[in-house]
Amino acid sequence: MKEVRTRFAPSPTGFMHLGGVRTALYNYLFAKKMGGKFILRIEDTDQERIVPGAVDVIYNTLRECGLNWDEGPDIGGDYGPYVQSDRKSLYLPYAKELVEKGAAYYCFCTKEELAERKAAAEAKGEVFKYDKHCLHLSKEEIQQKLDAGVPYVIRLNCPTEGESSYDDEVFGHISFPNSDLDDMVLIKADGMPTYNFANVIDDHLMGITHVMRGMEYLSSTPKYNILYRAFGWEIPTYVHLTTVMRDKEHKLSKRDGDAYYSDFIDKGYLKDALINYLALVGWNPGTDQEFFTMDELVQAFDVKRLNTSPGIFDVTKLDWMNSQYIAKMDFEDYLKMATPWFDKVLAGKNMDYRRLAELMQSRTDIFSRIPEKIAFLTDMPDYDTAIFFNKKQKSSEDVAKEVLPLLLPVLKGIGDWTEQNIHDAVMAKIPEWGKKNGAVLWPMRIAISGQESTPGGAFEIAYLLGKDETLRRMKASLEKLG
RNA sequence: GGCCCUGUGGUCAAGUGGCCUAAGACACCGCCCUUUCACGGCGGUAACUCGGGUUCGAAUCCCGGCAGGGUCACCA
Repeated sequence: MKEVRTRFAPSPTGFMHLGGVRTALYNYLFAKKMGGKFILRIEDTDQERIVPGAVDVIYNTLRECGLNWDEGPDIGGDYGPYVQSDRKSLYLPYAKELVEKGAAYYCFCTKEELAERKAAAEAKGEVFKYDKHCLHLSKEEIQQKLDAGVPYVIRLNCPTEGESSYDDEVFGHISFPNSDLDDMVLIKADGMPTYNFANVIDDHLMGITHVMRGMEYLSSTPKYNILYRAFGWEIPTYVHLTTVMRDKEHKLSKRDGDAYYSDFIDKGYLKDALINYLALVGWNPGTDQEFFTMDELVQAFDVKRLNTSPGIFDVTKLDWMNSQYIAKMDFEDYLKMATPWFDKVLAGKNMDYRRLAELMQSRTDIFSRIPEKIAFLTDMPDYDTAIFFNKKQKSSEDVAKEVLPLLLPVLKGIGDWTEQNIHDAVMAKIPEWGKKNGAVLWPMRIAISGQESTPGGAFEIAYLLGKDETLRRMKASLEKLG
């Protein structure tokens, strides 16, 4: 059997869209699963949209995610070059070959003329399709214009009757009326090929066996097939992927800051969690397993289990998955990653980051939410004393007023301010006071944190705050209670 | 608008004519654990878009409506 070769062919726009990462992931998984090759090709045929540094974004993202390519611009391969602008001279001869065969033709219509005709068609409520105007030029006329240096494009001569169909691995049999086919441009006036053309030429030249790409290409695929057939080339297997949506009617978008890989990394998502989750948007293993390493993904991946209905990128579920990954992280790694986020509110403070990290690891879903969770350690929130009330803990404002003054001297008397010592000192007194643990610890924690819920209990918080701050807050809360 | 694709709980989804009085996960709710929260454990609410067929039997097949998405560039 022929070696499977897949490709990821992004255009360098400066960012990696999550949908693109997923496309790359599936291409990678499938190639690896089949023992084949995963190729990276840069599609930069649109000279007007070149963004400096954009190619590096692609390299970095893919590598960071572990989607290592077997052939590509930077590492080479037997089918290079892997950047379309470096292949520029390659395409025109193929287009001319098509012209020779009568499958394509020169077109001298200017953009302005086309725009006019298009406007006219739209004014009549019709859909504009190129009218094959230049198809009927005589050989002499064409040569004359060519010699005179009139700018031209080369168009594909599409059939206008009958229908085209093909089989897609995920969508099954798809057919289109040929009357809908537009004579697409193959070579642009600047001599560059269009994406549509370069894509087909390169996929063939690079021996791509499986084309996995977004389903937005579903309806242009018949035109690609016309090209393959005109050349007498073997048509690759098509695997069209559903769109990744933000919700039922919107795609992930740049404007909402939810579209790019880097957005998520900046927000404090773990790349492994992101990849794991992304793999599951539009694909499932057919089992209940939902946590996968890259190797497991390779093992489990199956094109047959790709979904036909669009998947919604559920950030809530991603958050959960991310929190699971964080919980399982090596503690030292967590500490290292959490530190900059701790710094955002605690920089300059004398705080036990290790202890804080221990408390926070199971409470972190995404790193960017750390500051809001620990802000109270820096600034005592202005709270409502009503939160001293807690039925189950047998606490109330009155209880707080009674217990806090009792606690003060006990805490004051602790020499070495360790969590253990605070714990022992307070716990020893509670029975003497005839109170339930909750009736003492709830008021204490509220008094020093000003929050109903905190990452850690009264002892942990007191320890983190330090003796002076703890006592200061206790007194302030007592005053607040009046 | 033409054409193409899609339509199971709030979300992801299993399901390929009888095993479906429809699995699992997230979210939500309740209980347990616990000095709060979180983690963890247990349990619960909640779905086959609608209408016609085909069939002994339909979430599963067919047709139509409705809804959503995609596409109709010298962008990729």
